[in-house]
Amino acid sequence: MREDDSNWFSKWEDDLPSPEDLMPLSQTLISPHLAIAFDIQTPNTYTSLQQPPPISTPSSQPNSGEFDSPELGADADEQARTLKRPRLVWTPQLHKRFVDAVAHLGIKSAVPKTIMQLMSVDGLTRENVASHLQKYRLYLKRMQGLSSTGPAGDPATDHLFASSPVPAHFLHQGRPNSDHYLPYVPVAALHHQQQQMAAVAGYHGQLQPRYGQIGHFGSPRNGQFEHPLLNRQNQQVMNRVGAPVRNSVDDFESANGRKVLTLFPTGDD
DNA sequence: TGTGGAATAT
DNA sequence: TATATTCCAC
Repeated sequence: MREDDSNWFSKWEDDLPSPEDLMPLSQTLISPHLAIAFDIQTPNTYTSLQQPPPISTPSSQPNSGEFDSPELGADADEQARTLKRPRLVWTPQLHKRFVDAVAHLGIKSAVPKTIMQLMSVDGLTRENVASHLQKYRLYLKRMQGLSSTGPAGDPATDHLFASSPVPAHFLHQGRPNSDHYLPYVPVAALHHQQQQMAAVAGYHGQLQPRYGQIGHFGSPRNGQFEHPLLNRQNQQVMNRVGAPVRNSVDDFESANGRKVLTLFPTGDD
């Protein structure tokens, strides 16, 4: 339908640096606990810790007081448990992965935990998925209700959900699990996708406009770029349908101090 | 006890 | 409004 979408996509992917060029991979290998314990700042300490990356606004640390203690070490575990993770932003790419996973599982048997496992995105939690699934089901319900008239209702939500086509059988009651449905893009395409992720990962706050908007960092609609700190971590490409590709979601912090997780540029808007 | 899902909060 | 969190049934 929208040709510029594909144009954007291919363009966007053309100039991607190779993963080798942009991966501070060693950093991603440092566990959040270690990072905190040794006062190492890594982009992915978000995993369970709030310690923001160096580029973040110092005054925007809601829990900075907890880190004032000179004695980390034993407290690191406690902090890791209690600190909040950044808010996840469901980019179209991430949502697509979600849809793929749901499609693979079958709409009936797709539950947060299995979806999460199938998506295999680092940092993604069951709660993230459950919350998104809840809304997606409402969307599907709406779609079922007015499938002849097309999407209606919440435009913002639909925009995201419409970014990945709803597998036809989602809208059909009683359709059995879709083992025949090919949820994941082919391996070759996965390579592209991974390079894209890596490319995004490499930017570390130096976004270039031609990459389009990278997710929405904290302030979804203000069009401002913040600090993308995506890091590829532990990627595994598998060649079976439905086998997971491990991606990563890393942290961002918007100017207002709100941390946000996201994945991939949205490329639309 | 862990999970799913709806309701509610932020 | 989008996402997180809470609550409760299973």
